Amino acid sequence: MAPITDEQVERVRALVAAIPAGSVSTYGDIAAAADLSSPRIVAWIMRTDSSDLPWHRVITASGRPAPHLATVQLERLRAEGVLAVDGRVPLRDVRHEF
DNA sequence: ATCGTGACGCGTA
DNA sequence: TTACGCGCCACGA
Repeated sequence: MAPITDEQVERVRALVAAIPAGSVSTYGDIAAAADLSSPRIVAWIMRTDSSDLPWHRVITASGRPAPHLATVQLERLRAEGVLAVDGRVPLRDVRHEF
């Protein structure tokens, strides 16, 4: 398969960095905006990237953060004013449009 | 060269 | 609404 290029990684990082506090985006949206063939690529990048991106503003399309990060992530979002109802963020309201 | 492994997503039931 | 299956795709063993 086509390896991930540095440029693609840069695009994803730029996109994530562009999400304003108080808003969130999804792996799928970022993949589309960065012109990647699969949201999994974004997930892989997020998982491996060690820079200081606002990773907590990236959630799944269902409005739920990945299970192992849920606690801290929802806490950080709440601190920014993004309220989660029963562990789920209302994407309809806080979804960031690129 | 294969195979297992995910911070994923959508269609179906 | 939740649960599952299946497609997705780069990576490391």
